[in-house]
Amino acid sequence: MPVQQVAVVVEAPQHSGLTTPLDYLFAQPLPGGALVRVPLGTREVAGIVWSDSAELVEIGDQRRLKPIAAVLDSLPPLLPSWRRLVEFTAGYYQRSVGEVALSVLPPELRKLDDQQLRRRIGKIAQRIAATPPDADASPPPSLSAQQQQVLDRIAAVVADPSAVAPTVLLHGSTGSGKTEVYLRAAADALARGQQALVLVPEINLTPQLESRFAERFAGRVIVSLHSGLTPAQRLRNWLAAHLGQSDLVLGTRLAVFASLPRLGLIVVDEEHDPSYKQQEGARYSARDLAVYRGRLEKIPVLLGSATPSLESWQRAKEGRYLRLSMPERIGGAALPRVHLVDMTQQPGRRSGEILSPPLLAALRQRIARGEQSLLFLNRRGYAPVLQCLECGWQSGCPFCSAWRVFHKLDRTLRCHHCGFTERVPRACPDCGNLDIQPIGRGTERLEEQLAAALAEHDGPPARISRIDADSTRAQGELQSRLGAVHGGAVDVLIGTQMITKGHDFRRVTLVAAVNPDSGLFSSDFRAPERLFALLMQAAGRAGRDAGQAGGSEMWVQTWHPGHPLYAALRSHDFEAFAESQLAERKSAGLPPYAHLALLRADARSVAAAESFLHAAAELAGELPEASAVLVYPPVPMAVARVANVERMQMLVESSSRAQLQRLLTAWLPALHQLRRERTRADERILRWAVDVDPMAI
DNA sequence: AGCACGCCGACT
DNA sequence: GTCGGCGTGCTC
Repeated sequence: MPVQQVAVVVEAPQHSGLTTPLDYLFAQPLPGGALVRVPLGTREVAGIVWSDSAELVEIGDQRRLKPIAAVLDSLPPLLPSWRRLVEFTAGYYQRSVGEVALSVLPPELRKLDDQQLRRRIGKIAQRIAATPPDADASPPPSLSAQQQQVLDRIAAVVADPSAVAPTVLLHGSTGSGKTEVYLRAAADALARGQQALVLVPEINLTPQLESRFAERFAGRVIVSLHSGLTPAQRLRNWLAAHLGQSDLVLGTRLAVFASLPRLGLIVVDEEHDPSYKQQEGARYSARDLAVYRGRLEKIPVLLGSATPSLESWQRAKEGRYLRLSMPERIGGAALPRVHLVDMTQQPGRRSGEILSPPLLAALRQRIARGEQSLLFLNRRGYAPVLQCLECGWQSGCPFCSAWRVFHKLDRTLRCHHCGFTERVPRACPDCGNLDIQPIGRGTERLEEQLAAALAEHDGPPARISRIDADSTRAQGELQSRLGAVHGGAVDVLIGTQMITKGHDFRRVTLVAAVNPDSGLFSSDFRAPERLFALLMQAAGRAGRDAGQAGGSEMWVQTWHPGHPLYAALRSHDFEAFAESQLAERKSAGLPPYAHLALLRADARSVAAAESFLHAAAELAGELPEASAVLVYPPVPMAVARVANVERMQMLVESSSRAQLQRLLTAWLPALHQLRRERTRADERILRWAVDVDPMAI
């Protein structure tokens, strides 16, 4: 009897060397994209049929192929466009197709058998049938002139049959109403009978976006996709999208892989945000993949930001993206006035005072007026390091090349890299001296000092709240603290990055960056871009209510008040900042003018990691594909040792993306081989990985 | 990555 | 004599 030979991609790590689809036998033809279970060695694993057409195999010609164990045919096959997206991702980020394909599906899908899956699918249909067809959708607000203009332009390009589907870079000030543009663009897609996918950088931002969409699209099915969902929720939401039953999918970077049979629009909110880059496994950029997916499916992609990434900005300048701007805030509200506080001129800085007198005075004034303020300090804990005044001992981590941070509230020293935590020693562990002192400042210390400073004056006590990873660890704590701010129960909110993103604080009229200078002189070439985006975003938290916007202010405490970055911030001039950064990037040969990849190596010893990278560089040199590619010498990572593992990295650069890709493709098999040899020679290479388009070098 | 196969030490 | 240590190598 003739049997079908079917190519199947399986879940197997890069490491395994199983990079191509495996062949199995099955009695009938199977459609490409079908979910199957197949034997692999002694185990049975999930796989996806990758061949579009199966070939007939003669009995004598069946080699020793094994049969497919089970077909989960209650699941409609994954579409060719989805498979092409996965294939591109695997190729571009240098991982196996099977690893990418299976890792972006809900984990639950790999476990269930066909009957269980059939039951889940049935339940979803029921749920959706049970949702009321049309509750009262809130009427959309009227559009500002610039919103209308932007939407008209998008509609015109989408409607033009001769034009390719556009990638739109929506450059809109904070408070200019980008979300409303997303809502309208999504409404258009829905009206065409299509699905819309909306990506946000952080899980924290999905609830408020979801409620905004739910309010507008009452009666429509909206689901979210992110790693914070329970396995069952994630499967349910994924299935609703895959089956075409949900109209809107909101999610974090992993949602870019959602299976959407009627996809008509992708929105990437805050497209510059580094969180879109996956930092392990296949290190993909969800923003870049969204753009690729848009081209693939011939649908528009909307990239929105007040501070676009320089990559996107450059592409827009080249005309590859359509750039649309919304410089005005809704209701004509003013952007906050930016005050720079010259810290070199402030008293008390040697005694560890975090807040300068003028900033304190401004805070008191806001409190007296019943307005809210927001203090941003990107360092949690009390102080980043403890020091002995006698012998100079500092609170280093025994396992990492990093300080352990002093957390005063629970009297601990904590390593933020490996998690190693100890009680704060009573005396210096080296010399026994009792005088050990916190150096530097974190959010806990800021909270303490602010409370003390505000208590000195009469009047009602100020209500201070702190939002950072420590204060919001407990389930629901973040939402309840945010709720307190929105409800007016807080006068001053102190926080890390967490508070600068997205949240729509209507009553905040003052935002202050307490100590942002570290971003000015970092060795990371993207640090200024990140700092500028962060400060613009933070400034955007102030004066969102047009009625109060006139008096809203952004304060920056700096030891470098003359720095051009702050000058650009002061005039809210992203374009000027972007141009100066692009000029620097161009002369330094950095992205977007060059394309980068990092080869990282982790080992027990520096020598092992370094010699692995040296050997790798030598191998690259022997390849003809390396001609237009520059391989730099290995260097330790910024934090060289984490949990007793030494981390080295080597930069690979080319002016041509294609050349870089060709080298990586030719190089990686040799690296697998090299690792095997090294392991035998007991140099104990633990891991290596390639990061294409790295965020930091 | 799993998982088995394989070839050397301390136990019923 | 075997139970099991984890080094080495394969998975259609």
